Amino acid sequence: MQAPKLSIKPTNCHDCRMSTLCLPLAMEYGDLDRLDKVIQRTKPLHKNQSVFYAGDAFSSVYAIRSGSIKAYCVSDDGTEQVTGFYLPGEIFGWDGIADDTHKNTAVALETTAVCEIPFNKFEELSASIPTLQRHFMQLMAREITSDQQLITLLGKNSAEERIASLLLSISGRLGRRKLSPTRFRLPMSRADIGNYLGLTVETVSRVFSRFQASGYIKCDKKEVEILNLSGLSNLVQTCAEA
Amino acid sequence: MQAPKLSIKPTNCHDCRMSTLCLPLAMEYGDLDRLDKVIQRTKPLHKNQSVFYAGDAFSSVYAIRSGSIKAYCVSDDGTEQVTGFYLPGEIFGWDGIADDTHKNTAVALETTAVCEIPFNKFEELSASIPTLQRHFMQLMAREITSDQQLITLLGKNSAEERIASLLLSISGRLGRRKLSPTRFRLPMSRADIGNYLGLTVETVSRVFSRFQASGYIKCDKKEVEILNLSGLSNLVQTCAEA
DNA sequence: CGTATGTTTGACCGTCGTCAATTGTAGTGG
DNA sequence: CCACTACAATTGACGACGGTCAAACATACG
Repeated sequence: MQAPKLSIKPTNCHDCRMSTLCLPLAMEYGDLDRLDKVIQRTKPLHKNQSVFYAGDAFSSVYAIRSGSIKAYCVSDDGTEQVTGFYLPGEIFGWDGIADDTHKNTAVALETTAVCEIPFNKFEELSASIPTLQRHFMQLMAREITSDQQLITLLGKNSAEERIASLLLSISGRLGRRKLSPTRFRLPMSRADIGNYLGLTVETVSRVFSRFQASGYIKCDKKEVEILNLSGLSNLVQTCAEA
Repeated sequence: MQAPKLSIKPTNCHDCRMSTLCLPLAMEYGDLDRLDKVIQRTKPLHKNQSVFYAGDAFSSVYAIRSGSIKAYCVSDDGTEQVTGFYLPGEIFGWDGIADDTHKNTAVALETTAVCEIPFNKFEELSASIPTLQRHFMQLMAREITSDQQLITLLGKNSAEERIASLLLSISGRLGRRKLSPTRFRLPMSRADIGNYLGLTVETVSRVFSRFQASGYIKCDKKEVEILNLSGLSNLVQTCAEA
């Protein structure tokens, strides 16, 4: 576990290495300063701590600086549904905008640092920074298209295709952050994966074993190494690549 | 509460009976006039005509005045995935915002009238009408939460639960438009339903037959009458009620 | 009227869920 | 250091739900 460096000069949007991802690229520096005043950096969450709960009033969206987040909602009968995993540089919390109430609970899968983006201040700001509004809508739209890809996956694809797809998704998202796309640690449990993909733990485990036997991956618990990326890709049919 | 009648004969946002749904409720009349200048009403589409195709440049979102729309995307290997059905008063086309390119094709399931809302003009306008921006984000967020409900449905629920859920969804959406929630005509084919819900045509057909045998519904082809609404509801577990 | 398409129903079978047992891992305290 | 517990992960056996294949029928459209 890496110790949080609280005493050093607090990070801001200027030197956040993710700013190009979670902020409009075209924004001028003057605007960035204004935005920086709005963003709140909270102290790191540790594993199993929640950012917000389903039913909470919506006030902010959140960007991940490090770590990972699981979003899930709970139905009347108490069963959970994992709706997404979020990795560094990604933004979550949109689900609360519809009626100012979060539909999901967001929980840290490991020690995780997030930036809080208060939504009312953002709204004021975006009136004077036109690109900001468009950018946020694009981020929301990205959530929509990724949800729709998941819908396709759940509706049409086999267990192997779903898991291959998840591995490739994580691989691609890490790669975009300049992290290794072939060696990484899955932050979520097999149960979370199964829940997310509409499969049972047993099936997830079996597919991992089969993938390993086929030489697609090598894995020890949560540590994964992708040995045959193109092989995995061939297993998957996506609706449209992200 | 009546707006002054303008001499223009074509329908406009003032006397559109759906304006409370697709436009901000809090908007003052002066603003509504400005918005009305932006909205474009196109001539009705007939069945199988497309509003836009996957790959088209994104320029507008669309509100349905009458009729119904099916949105779907096509994967590399040519298989379709239906991503949504849209009924009167609902808005579609958000999928293009992410990168200015539509991911879906939108096609009329029957004779359908839509309003086109050019997005760049909307963006200008929303800078001066603050509620408009919030409202649009809420509509997008609603798309997100409804997609996530579908994800739950596909991941966890049986064929019967999925179809019951779809029937209830349509029923509820029609009810909100002051249309009969118990007697309606399904605008889409069994194949579309199956595609949307991740089932085969045969399964869809069998479930309809079973529902009819159990007295939940009465249906003749696409005409459906819900006889036991609470019975259907008991079959379904939703993540969070809409 | 003929062809294409949509719908229904039946028979069979494969994938994945269920149930169960075993092993491995993490955390706690003696 | 080793029990001891709790939980995560793996593997096997079996069965059900829903997909596949096939055929019959209804409906729409040129």
